[in-house]
Amino acid sequence: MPRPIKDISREDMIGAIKSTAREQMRLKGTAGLSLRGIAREMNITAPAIYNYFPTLNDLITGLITDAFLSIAEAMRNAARTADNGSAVSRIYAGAMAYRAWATANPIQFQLIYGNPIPDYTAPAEITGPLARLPFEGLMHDFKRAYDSGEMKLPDSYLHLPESVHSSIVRYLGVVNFEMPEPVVYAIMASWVHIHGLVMLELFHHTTPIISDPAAFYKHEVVGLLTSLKMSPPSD
Amino acid sequence: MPRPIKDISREDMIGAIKSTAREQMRLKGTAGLSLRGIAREMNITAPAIYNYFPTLNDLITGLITDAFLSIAEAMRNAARTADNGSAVSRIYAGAMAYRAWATANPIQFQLIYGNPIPDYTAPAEITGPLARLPFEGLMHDFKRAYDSGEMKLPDSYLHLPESVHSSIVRYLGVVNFEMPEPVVYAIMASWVHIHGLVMLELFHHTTPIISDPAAFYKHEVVGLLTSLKMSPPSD
DNA sequence: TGTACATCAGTGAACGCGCGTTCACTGATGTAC
DNA sequence: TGTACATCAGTGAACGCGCGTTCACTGATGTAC
Repeated sequence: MPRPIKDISREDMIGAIKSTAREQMRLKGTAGLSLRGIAREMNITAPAIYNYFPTLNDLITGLITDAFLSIAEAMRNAARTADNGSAVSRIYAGAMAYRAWATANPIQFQLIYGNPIPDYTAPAEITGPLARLPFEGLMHDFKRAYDSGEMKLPDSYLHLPESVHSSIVRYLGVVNFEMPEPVVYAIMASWVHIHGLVMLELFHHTTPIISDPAAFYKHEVVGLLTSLKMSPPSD
Repeated sequence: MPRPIKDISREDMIGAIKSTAREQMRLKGTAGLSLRGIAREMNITAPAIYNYFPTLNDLITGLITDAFLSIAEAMRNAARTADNGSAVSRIYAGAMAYRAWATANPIQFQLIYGNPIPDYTAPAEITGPLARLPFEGLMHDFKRAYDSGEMKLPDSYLHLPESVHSSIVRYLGVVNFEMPEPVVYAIMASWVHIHGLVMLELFHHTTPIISDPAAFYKHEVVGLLTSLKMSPPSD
């Protein structure tokens, strides 16, 4: 069979391979990804993919990179277009965007926050910084909310265990950012909370008890802001 | 080669297969499990395993069953041997046992709460009730803590979204248990919180910022109890 | 105590399959003249 | 405008591998007599 007429650009081809890869993962799970499966779906032969990715591992790394960039961008966009420009409304919008992105892209969420794929090891120097993007996107807003007095920290955040406190100090040094350690702790505590919500929802552990995960999530996010004395937008 | 002398019982053999399976998953990820890999490790041939499990899927279902029973038992035992018999100390012990089990058995935690394994589908009638064991193990203690006045619910739990409230009512009907809906909500909210802590720790998303996840977890659990006006044991 | 025999866990070969990756090749495209 | 040619994305065959599962078999064990 002759080579089909080439009518799409190199970038589009890379995009098509990635998007077919995501579809394959959606159908068969993150660990079910295969070059031959992608090729089959695209009506090309498997070796053709080697013109765009050196190995399967590089493709996976590309998918992980895209996913981290995508969720970080979704949160940033949500914050930017939040009702009013206040730090609180930006934080609320970002938290809502976290779940929205996860439910819209469950397979990408599993890819970056779920079980590792057998025989794949992520290059830490690439995925490490990417993995901190969603977290670090919140740092400015939390700092603003705290500095402006919109946010107040509960007592327990002000008395952190020594080991926790000192590692936050170290982290702030590494990223060269100045803010009170308890505020960093507040971001982390908020993150683990909404992350648990999303994780249990994604794998259907909430629905047997609470059938409306969107309402549950929103109620929890509002409760979370309230516990930090922030008044969430009324919408 | 002749068949080796049989020196272990049928139950021990099943146990050995399962434990080798867990070891394989530990080395290669939950999705890296294979009958041939288990057989290789055990120095038997792959078909021999068919004397104990009809298919690979049944073995996986067995592993999932074991994991749910194990975490539920760990939480129950922790509650039973809690410092004093109070509902609060039982809840605290159960929450601490959740992370302790997860960090001691990370692969089993991934198996029941992480990405599904490609080409495996769990029989819902088996895993469904098992999956609710850890949750339902907490119901009596939360009810006791609430009834005794040891626990007080924050305002936001008392004003639940209609869809959330009604699904909790429905759930309580199904399991035939009587307790105020907000208390069920409190269990769920607490669960998602500690689940997020464990999940992010397990996949190394907390350590770049907070290097002592055990202290972080404990501080959060204490904070969680405090937010429900329960005084955690001082230990 | 000694012998015949049923049991059944485990073997080894085989099946059909899918995988990542390599390699020499082909042939449409676009360029140079 | 027409022709020769370099480029290079994609092909098809092949590699070595591992997989779940089936099948006829073997031979140690324990039992019946």
